[in-house]
Amino acid sequence: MLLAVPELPEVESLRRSLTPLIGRRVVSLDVARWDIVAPTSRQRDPAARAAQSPQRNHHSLLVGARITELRRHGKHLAILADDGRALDVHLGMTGQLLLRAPDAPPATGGHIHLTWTLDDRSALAFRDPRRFGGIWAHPTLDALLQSRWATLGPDALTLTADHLAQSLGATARSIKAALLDQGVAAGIGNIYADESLFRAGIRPTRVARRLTADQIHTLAAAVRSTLAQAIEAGGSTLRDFVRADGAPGAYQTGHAVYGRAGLPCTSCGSVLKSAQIAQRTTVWCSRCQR
DNA sequence: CACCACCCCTGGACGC
DNA sequence: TGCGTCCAGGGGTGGT
Repeated sequence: MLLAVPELPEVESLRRSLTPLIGRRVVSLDVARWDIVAPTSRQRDPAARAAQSPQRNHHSLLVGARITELRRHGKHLAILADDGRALDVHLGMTGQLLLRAPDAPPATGGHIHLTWTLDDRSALAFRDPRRFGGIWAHPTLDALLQSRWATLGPDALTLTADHLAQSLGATARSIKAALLDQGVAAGIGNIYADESLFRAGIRPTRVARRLTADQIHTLAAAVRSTLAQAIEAGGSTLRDFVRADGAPGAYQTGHAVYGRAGLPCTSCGSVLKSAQIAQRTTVWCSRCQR
């Protein structure tokens, strides 16, 4: 709870903070752990994991190319290059992309798995202590769009009530489980699922297909506004983070329910409830959310 | 097919 | 103070 899990707002803030990369050419790459590159099925046995680890090809990972664009969809970040290649970055739970000023000392703290050196002697490092994140190389943007991003729903920041209604359709799942499904909308994680449901006044246990059209409309708007506000609030924190020392952000301020189980509801004062829903800790107000 | 339990991983919190 | 235990969660996979 101290360090915000990267969901859509954090990845968007990160994307914006990485604009100095645009126009830079990748000179070289240092890979400390190849199992971070295109991790497929996570094997329990480290030897088996290493064996199925991808082609150890630095050049597939943007070496020699010039970075032209940073694109985000949901929690995914794509780094696009002038020769068409596309790198898909997913931060998992603890992943970070750290931009280092030219000739600045290397990032500290360990767990740095890849480091790209750029033509102005700045560097980009991928750090991920828990290693739930990863990097996927694609020869073209189309290849990326047709593989890893193909199963993603629309970006949650622009989620419409029509699309939400359509994807909830006949599903018997809880609305909480549906919101966490990246195929329904891309970018919502545990924090913003709970925050959006609170804002919409909808109980997370509700069967998704039983929501009324009005509730779906309210929920889609709540998802959009919650994420948009988080981007606004999160931007500066992430910029600090990228700037230098990896100081953690203070994202917890502003959360109405996430991490507040047992505390009074900010709206009505009732004690907030907590339970496991869809294998995730879920917090809600049983009075405000119906 | 839809859904769900489990697993990967490490660091921080907490109890004794 | 130190050590053991638990918990956090995105998403892939395999089972029901």
